[in-house]
Amino acid sequence: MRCMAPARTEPADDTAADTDLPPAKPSLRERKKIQTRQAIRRTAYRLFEKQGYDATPVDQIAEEAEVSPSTVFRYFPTKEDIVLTDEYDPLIEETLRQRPPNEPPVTALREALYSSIARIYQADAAETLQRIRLIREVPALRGRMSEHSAETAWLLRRALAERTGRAEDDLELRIVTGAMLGALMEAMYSWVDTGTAGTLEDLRALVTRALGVLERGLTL
Amino acid sequence: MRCMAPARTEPADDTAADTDLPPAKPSLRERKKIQTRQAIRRTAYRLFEKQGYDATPVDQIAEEAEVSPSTVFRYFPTKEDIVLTDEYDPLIEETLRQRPPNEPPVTALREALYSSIARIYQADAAETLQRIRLIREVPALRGRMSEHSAETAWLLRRALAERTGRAEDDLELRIVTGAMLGALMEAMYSWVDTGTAGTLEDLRALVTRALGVLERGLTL
DNA sequence: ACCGTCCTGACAGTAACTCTCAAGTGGGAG
DNA sequence: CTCCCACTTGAGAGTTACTGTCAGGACGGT
Repeated sequence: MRCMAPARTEPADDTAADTDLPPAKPSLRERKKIQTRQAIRRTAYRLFEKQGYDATPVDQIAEEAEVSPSTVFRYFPTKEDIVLTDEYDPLIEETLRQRPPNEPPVTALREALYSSIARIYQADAAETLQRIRLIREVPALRGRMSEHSAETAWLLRRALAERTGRAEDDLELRIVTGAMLGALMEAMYSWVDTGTAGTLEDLRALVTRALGVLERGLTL
Repeated sequence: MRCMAPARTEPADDTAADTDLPPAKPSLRERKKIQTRQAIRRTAYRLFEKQGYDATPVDQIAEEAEVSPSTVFRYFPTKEDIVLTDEYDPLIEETLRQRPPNEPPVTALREALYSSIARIYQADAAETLQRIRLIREVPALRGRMSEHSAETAWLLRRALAERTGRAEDDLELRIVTGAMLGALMEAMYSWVDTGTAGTLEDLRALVTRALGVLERGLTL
C-alpha cells in the first residue's frame, strides 16, 4: 500500500466524536450518520485485531460493515484515519486556556495534559488502549500520528505564546513544545508496553515522571 | 497516494551513501549502481522542486531518469525513501561511542550530534537544505521522518543505556531521548525557516540554544 | 403528498507499490 | 578470448488506496 498525501481536508464538521453523548437528540439523519461511523470503526477495529491492519483492505471493512467502499472514504479520508480520529486537540486547547494565567507555562501544560488524558481515556478505555497499541505497531499509523502531533505542537505553542507574550515562532517555545511532546509520546509507548492493561493511574505516574525529568533538565 | 507499510526491508547493504567517495574503486557494476541511484535521486529532486512532490508520479521520475519504474522501486522501496535515504544513524552511533565514557550522557549526546550534523551538512549542503525543506512541507515525508526518528531514538537509548548501566527500556532514558529528538527536530525546522539559506553556524547556534533550554529544565 | 437537500452506491480512473519472468550485462574461470 | 554464472534490468500483470462523478433513494420541512 502507500500513503500519499491527499488533500487531507478533514471533515472536522459537525459529526461529533462518537464517544460523547450530548443529551440533545439530533435528527434521524444525524443519528444514522453517527451509527454508520461507529459501525465502520467498530468493524475495522475488529478486523484489525483479527488479521492485522495491513492485511485488512478497506473493501473488506466496507463489506462487513455493510456499506459501500465509497462510504467508508466519505467518513474517513484515509484508512489511517479510521484509527486516528481524534478531536482531542480542541479539548486540550480549551483545558489549557482555563488554567490560571499566572501559572508557569510548563505547569499549566502539565495540568492541562493530565486532565485531557484522563477524559480521553475514560471515554472508552478499551478502545483507547487498542488504538495506542495499533499506533505503536503499525509504522504507517505511527508516522501519521507524529505528523499529527506536529499540529498539536503548533497549537500548544500558540497557547504558550499567548501566555508568555512571546512570538508564535519563538525558538524557545518550539523547543519546549517539541521536547514535551517527544517525551510524552515515549511515556505513552512505555505505558502500552507495561503489561497489556495500562491503567489511568499508571499513565498519570508516567506522565509525572516524564515531566519531572524534563523539569530537572534531563538529568538522570 | 497512500503509504502502506510494506516489508520496509531497507536494502541497507553495501550501496554506500552517494555522498561520500571512498578512495577504493569498486567494481564497474557497483559504480553503475551508484550512478543509477544518483540519477534517480537527482531527477526526483529536480522534479519535486519544479512541480511539487505529490504532483510528481514515480513513472515520470523513471522516465526522465531513463530507467524503468521497477528499477526505481528496486533502489528505493518507497517514493518517500527517495528523499529520506539516510545512513546517518550508524554515523551518529559511532561518533557517540567515541566520546569519553566518563562524560555526562547529555553532554556526550550533544557533542556527538554536533559533529554528526556538521558532517552531514558538509557532505552536500544544497541537497541537505532541499531535503529538510521537503520534509517540512510534505506531510507524508514529515510523518515518515518522525517514524524514522523513533528508530534513532532507540539507537540513542541503547548507547545511553550502555553508558549509564541502565536498562534499555528505562523510562527516564526514553524520556531523555524522546525530548532531545523532539527538540532537535524543532530546531531543524526553525533552521530552514530562517531565510532561505541556513548556514552551519546558524544550525550550531540553534542546536546549542535548543539543548540549553533542555538543560535548564524548559524554563523560558 | 410534494420537493429540495443530503446521503449512498456503482463505476471509472489514477498512482503507489509487488511479483514474476525473460533478456541483457559484468566478471571471473578456463 | 570465450564461455558461463550471477547479478541487474525492463516489461507486464495484479493489488490496494484513494478520487471524482453521477443517478437513485431517503429525510425533513412545507
